Amino acid sequence: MTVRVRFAPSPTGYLHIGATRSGLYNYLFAKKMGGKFLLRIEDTDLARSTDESTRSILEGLEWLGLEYDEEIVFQSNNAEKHRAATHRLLENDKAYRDFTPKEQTSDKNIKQTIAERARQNQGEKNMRDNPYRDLSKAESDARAEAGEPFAIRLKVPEIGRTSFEDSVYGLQERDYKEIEDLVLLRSDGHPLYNLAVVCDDIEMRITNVIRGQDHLTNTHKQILIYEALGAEVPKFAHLPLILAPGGKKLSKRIHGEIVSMTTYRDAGFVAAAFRNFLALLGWSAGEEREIYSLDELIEKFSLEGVHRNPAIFNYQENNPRHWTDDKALWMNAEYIRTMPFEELLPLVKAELKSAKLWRDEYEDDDKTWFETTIDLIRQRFFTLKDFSRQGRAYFSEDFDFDTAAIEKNLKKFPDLQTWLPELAERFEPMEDFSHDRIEEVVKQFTEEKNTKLGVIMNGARALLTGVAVGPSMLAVFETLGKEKSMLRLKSQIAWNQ
RNA sequence: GGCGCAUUCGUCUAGUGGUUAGGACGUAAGAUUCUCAAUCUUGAAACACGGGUUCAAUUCCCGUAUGCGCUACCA
Repeated sequence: MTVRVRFAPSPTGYLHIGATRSGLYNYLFAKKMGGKFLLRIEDTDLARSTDESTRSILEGLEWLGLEYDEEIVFQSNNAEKHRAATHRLLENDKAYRDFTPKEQTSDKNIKQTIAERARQNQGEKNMRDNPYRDLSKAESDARAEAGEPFAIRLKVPEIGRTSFEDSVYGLQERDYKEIEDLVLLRSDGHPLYNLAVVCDDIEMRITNVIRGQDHLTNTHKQILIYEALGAEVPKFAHLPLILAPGGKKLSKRIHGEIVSMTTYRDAGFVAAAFRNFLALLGWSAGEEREIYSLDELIEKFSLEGVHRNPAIFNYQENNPRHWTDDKALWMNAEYIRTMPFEELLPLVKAELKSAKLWRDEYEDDDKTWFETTIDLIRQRFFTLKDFSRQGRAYFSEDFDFDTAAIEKNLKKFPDLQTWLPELAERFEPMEDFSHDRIEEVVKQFTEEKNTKLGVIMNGARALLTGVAVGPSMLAVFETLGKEKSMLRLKSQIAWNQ
């Protein structure tokens, strides 16, 4: 049988990194097994679902290269089928109408309310004590006919247990007496989550359900629905959650943009790097290795390699250098400096374009210069943004000077204010402005001034690139060329800041 | 409260009934006589706790603690 899996996010807000990782694992598993990766948008919570969120989910998947097979399924389109399934269960006495008036609950403190109610029950509650559970069919029909509102609940059997073998967590069992007669259809006819999920998974012929661990206990209820419906139960695999530092839940309200996929795309992450990082957060191939291409991930992936303990997404608030997980940052830098050049170029081009630094000559007359320069500066960049920020001086005359760099490398040596323009004059007559020739000139100049090479080089770096770190200055002079080098060495702009 | 799941360096993780408990990120120190967040070298850093079982437990069992999840006419 062909493996069919699905990624089923709710479009309530942006695409969360935890959800994204579930999507990734579903994708890897599908490809590994030669199966299909389907997408279902669970938009049954009309109040919270937005089209914008659906778009961000699609964009996120596209960015990561997780292409889905077949048409997207929108769960809200299937409500009629969910209702039909419920009424079938009602006919077969697998469900019953509950005429208990609906309780008004505010979303606000719902968790506490539930916990409080449970505490009062002391866990002794009989889950089968609903007075309408054994109402005669005649009376139930009559009351419904009379227009009395009702919810429809699953009639969980009195004795027995559900049991399934989770591909990650192993054997799971639960006694029926611990499972309430869950509501399938609200009194307003709205199908509820557990019902909708099961119906859709049956209809989509899902063979493996791979999702977050927060659904591990829901699975028992869903199995009951599968059985009541007489459908085959798929194989389940639950994934450990991704938590915030301190082991708390990673949520938008508390942790903000850090949990959103768009943050990483917009911050200049290379999709392949982030995908690689995400794959390793909760799974390992059991080898001492960090970098995997998408094909390699597919080849190595297995549900057995998924961990059971939650992973912490480690970052430091208010620390720009560690604004997100260090390993993600490192991996991005690693990709930028080692990925195939022809794969990097389009990404750099897009970044320069959005920063209005792109010129078409970079693909034409200045192609060689452009590629040499990118290769030179990518060695110490962390994100694609660095090409337009730290690297701005390579593409524009309009760049800023870093204050610390100016203080430390320029103003600390006042002589440089006359020396550097003087050095520019030494460049003037040079016919061959290449690495070795420049070195000769600069070295001789340094000796004449009886100073250290570092003073000249660091000062020149601050003036030519605006920052204190970067490639070897000889390479910078060469790549910027004689004219620009001279111009910037003579410029007094930085001195006047 | 009940039920469930988990627990190896700060973080991601490898691993085993007898190991100097391995790697990566981060971090510290040194090198690179032009910088550095690059590169190279070196270092510090972990089996949650308490009982068992065993010649031997980080590894198996039980308990405790801690964290997380579920316990909705939310998803």
